[in-house]
Amino acid sequence: MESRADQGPDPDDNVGTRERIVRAASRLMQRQGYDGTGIKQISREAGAALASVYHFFPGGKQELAVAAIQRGDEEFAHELRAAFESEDDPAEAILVCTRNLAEGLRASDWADGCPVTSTALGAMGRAQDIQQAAAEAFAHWQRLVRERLLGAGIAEEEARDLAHTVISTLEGAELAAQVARDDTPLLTAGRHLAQLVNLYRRGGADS
Amino acid sequence: MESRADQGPDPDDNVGTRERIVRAASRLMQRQGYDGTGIKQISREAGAALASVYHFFPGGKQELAVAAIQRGDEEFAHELRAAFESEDDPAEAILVCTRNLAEGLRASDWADGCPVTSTALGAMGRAQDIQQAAAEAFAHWQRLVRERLLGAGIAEEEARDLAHTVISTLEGAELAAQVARDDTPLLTAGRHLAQLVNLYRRGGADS
DNA sequence: CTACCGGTAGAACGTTCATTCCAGTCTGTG
DNA sequence: CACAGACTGGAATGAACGTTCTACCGGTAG
Repeated sequence: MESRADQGPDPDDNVGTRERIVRAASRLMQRQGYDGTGIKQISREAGAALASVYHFFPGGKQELAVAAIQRGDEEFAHELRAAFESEDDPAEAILVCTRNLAEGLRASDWADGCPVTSTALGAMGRAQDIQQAAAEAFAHWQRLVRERLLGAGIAEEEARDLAHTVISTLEGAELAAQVARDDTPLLTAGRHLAQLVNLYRRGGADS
Repeated sequence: MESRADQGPDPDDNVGTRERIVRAASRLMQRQGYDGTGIKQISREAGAALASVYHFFPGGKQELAVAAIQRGDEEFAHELRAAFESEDDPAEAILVCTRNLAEGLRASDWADGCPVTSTALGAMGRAQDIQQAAAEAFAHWQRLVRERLLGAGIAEEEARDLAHTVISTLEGAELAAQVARDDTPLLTAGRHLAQLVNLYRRGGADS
């Protein structure tokens, strides 16, 4: 039929061809962007035939990029959820998250930034499928943060706004860290975001 | 000898060929990224011959991208300085800055994001000239913010850290706004950054 | 006038790109 | 066994890429 190895081990081999293609596309576009990544390179890296790429993604590069962005969406959402579940205090969880991002960035020699941003940035003006997929990823992450802040007793409107800023700052700090090849921006942003969250948890805001 | 129209009017014509090339490269790469922008497209848009591009930039596309990033650097630095000089309160100046960014983004139908980010992202792994130019741009902006915060009575170490977060958040919020085609992330980030700055201006921080 | 030089026009190079096509090999079903 | 349908190997297509090259212009200097 079409199911296989639904939740098998993950040595990155033995997994379905389509899955390998999406993984390769996501990783390569994360590092080189949409235009910088060729379909032949993806098929080579995935250990798949070029024709297989077009078999699974008849929409060509564009459809493949959307799938890669959705993959990156779920990847970061998973990391976000893990950080939130590892700490009771949401401010502390944000600190954990920035530390994890910094570690991943350094481990890849500053090559693996946000998996959505670099893929989406260059193609936004041309393909609205891609822009929409990226927008949904950002909205998804923002929703996760918002719900966690609500659970910590922050009022609804303030939780929504804070979630926006948390995602924006995480995104920008990861970018800054990647460009500077230095994790200071990420760690600093984590500290400041924690302060900001604590500010809203205890009292209201003054302008 | 080599000077021309140093500070003449700016109808974007009559200005030197080299200058027109840099402008076109900066604007096009801002919208389409490094790989998404062709040299022929740049020369066409600049109203210059293809050979002129290679005459002024013998290093080819890479050297041209570095010049485009430096142009974007100075562009945003100018906007930053203008915002800081328009307000006595640095927190208020940051709010002005986010509003200006939001307006520019909407005016271009969400096409003109950060002029440095999109140019640098795709080429970072390949050309360290480009990564370095982008890093210098970020450091430049961070320095401008830091000096302004120092002038407002914030302690040195805290001013440096805050400046990092201000730049990171501005960058991330502009990205989020561009992707979502909605200026909410930018305006919200401005409010939160202002609160954060005020927090440090009045007292110390608690973890 | 001639000589020269910064700048330009356009063709040409080899390469790579996304995409298409077809002939083939598997895999499971009747 | 035969047959279908999912999947793959590899070649081919036409366009676009970055870069190079040669010929040519317009002025200024000798």
